[in-house]
Amino acid sequence: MEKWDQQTIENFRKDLLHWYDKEGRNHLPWRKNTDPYRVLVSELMLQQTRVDTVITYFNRFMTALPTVQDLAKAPEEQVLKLWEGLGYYSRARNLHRAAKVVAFDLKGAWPKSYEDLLTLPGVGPYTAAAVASIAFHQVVPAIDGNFFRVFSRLLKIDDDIAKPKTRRVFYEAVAPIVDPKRPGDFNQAIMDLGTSYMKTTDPDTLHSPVLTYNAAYRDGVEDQYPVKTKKKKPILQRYQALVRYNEEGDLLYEKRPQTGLLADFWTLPLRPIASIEELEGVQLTVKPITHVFSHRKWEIWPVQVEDTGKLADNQRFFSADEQAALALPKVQHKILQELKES
DNA sequence: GACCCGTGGAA
DNA sequence: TTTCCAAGGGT
Repeated sequence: MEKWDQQTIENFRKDLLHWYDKEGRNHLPWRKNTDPYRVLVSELMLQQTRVDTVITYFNRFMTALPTVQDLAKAPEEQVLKLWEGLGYYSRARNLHRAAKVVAFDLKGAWPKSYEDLLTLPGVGPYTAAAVASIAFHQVVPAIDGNFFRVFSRLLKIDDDIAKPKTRRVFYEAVAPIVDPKRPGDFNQAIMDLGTSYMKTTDPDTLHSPVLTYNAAYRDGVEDQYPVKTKKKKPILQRYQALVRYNEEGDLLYEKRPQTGLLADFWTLPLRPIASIEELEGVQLTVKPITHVFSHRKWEIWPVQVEDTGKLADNQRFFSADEQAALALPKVQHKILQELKES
């Protein structure tokens, strides 16, 4: 691992921020100002999610709920509808809870330090550092995937970034490098660097504004960084989806459990099956609907079943209009699309 | 520390 | 088609 002297650190800050001021992504909507609410919403949306995907969601969300008080007062259905399709829905519920803490419990007085921000639901080490540095000028490194990638190459850090304890290694190495005058810009500059000249695949290191600081490139081993172990592939789960209409043509839904995958969302009743030999109704499609989550792959066979009249506690019929108003997970939209086409 | 939690784009 | 992964956090 490389160790920079004070002069190198100061030169790096200057070169990095000079480039950032010239070529940084200052057009991103959440960079219009450093209102902590805007920063928090954007950071929650950006967790494990691409910038291009988030932009539309962010603008829509801020238009509908411009202040932390608006979000705190909003019904959860509205928050989830605004989040619909973005995934990782616990982020939306945590953001909602965090807004209630700030607006109600703290009466609008934002936590400003890294430690206090950490206490908000949905705010972990990265997000606390991002909000603290960008909105409140706290001098802390916001260590995300970009940060790992950039500094693993610059400093030739060999630790596996997939392991939680590696965060400490990076923190120790980089905390002294964060620019104390512009910590928020420093962190965002690293992110911009990590998605451009120093991106994951096909980086353009030769034209990087910090080429001279890149130890991995200097040694011809840049393609070996960052060190990261692979994830496991999703396991297959097979279901039949019960398609059941009442006399009005409303469609039967079932509310999912309060915990676990797609917690509290409405979908068609899903029943696990070992094979399509077990299908209990009229098979509606030749091929199954498939949907991949981060750790599971669903294979879904829609089957038409008779309306028995009796409903379980967690079941309800919804009209077309009611379905349109619900926040539904992507997999349910896929099922609806398939029913429309068959 | 290991596992859980969504989605869409790229190669 | 398959695989990887993108501004992580909760349990």
